[in-house]
Amino acid sequence: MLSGKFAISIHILTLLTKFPNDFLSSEFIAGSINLNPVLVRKEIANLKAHHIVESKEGKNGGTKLSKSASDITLNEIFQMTFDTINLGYAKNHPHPDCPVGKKINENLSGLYTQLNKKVSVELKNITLEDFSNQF
Amino acid sequence: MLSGKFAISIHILTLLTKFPNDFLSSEFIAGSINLNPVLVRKEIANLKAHHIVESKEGKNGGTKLSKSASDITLNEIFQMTFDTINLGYAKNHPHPDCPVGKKINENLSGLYTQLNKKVSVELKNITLEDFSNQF
DNA sequence: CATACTGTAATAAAATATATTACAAATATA
DNA sequence: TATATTTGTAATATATTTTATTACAGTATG
Repeated sequence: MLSGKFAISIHILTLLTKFPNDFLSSEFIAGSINLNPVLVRKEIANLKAHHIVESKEGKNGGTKLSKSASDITLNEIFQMTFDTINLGYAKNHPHPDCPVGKKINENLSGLYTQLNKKVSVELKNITLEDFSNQF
Repeated sequence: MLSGKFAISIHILTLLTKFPNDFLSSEFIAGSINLNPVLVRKEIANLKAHHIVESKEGKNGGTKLSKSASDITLNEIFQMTFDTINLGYAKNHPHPDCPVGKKINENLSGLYTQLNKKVSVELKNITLEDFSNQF
C-alpha cells in the first residue's frame, strides 16, 4: 500500500476523533472507508507503532486515540504515512555517462526536499481536530 | 504513466536545454533516461501539445525546445505533467451514510488544493534554465 | 529511393496495490 | 469456564497500473 496510506490513516483518525471514548472495530472502520478490514488493521498497526492510537484485543476490542486530536498535527500523520512528497522519478537507472543522467536524480531529490519543507510547514498548522471539525 | 511523467519530462527538457540548437532523437533521449523510446515520444507528444517543444519528422529529425529555457518555469512543467500534488485517496467509494465517509474526499481534496498552491508558488520561482544550470 | 526518424496503436510483461482467506491469541461476558 | 468477538499477522490471490515491446504507416533528408 502506498497510494492510499495517508488518506486511509486520516479517515481512521477522523473516525476515532469523532468517537473519542469508544474502541472502534476494524470492521466498523472498514465499512466507512469501504476497504478490507485487514488493510485497516495494517494501517492501525502503523499508527500504533507511532503511538497515536492504542488497541484492545478480544471481544468489544478495537482502537482509540491515545492522545488528544488537538495534539496531533497533519504533518505528523504525513510523516507516518508518506515517504516524501515527490513528483516522481524515472524508474530505471539513468545513463551514468551522460552529464544529465548522472545527476538528474540528485537534482530532482533536492527539488523535492524543498517542496516537502513547504508542505510540512503547511501541515504543521493543521491539527487532526481542525480537520475533523470540517465534518 | 503517472509516477514518472514529471521526472521524465524534466529530464527530456534538460537535455534539450543543453543542446538548444540540435534536434535530439527519441532514441538518444531514451538512452540517457534508460527508458523505452516509445515512452519518450509519448511524453514529447504531451510537451508538444503544450507548445514548449517542437519536433521534426523524418531523417535527422528529433525534438528541440520551442522557447527559451529561461522562459519556462518548473511550475509550467508541473502543470503539464502532473494532475495535482496529493497524498492519495482511498480507492473505493467511502460509505455515503457515514458523516465522515460522505465528506472525506471533499475535505482531502480541499487540503490537497491548499498544498498545491504552495508547491506552485515554489516552482514558479525556478526556471528550466535554473534547473539545467545545476548539471 | 534508401535510410532514419516520428507518431501511434495494440499487446505483453512487470510491478504494485488491494482483497481474501485462514487462523492463532486475547478478552469480555454470559 | 465456555462462547463469541475481536485483534494481529501471514500467505496467497486478484486487480490495477506502469512500463516495455512490437509493429508499422507516414515523413523528411540526402
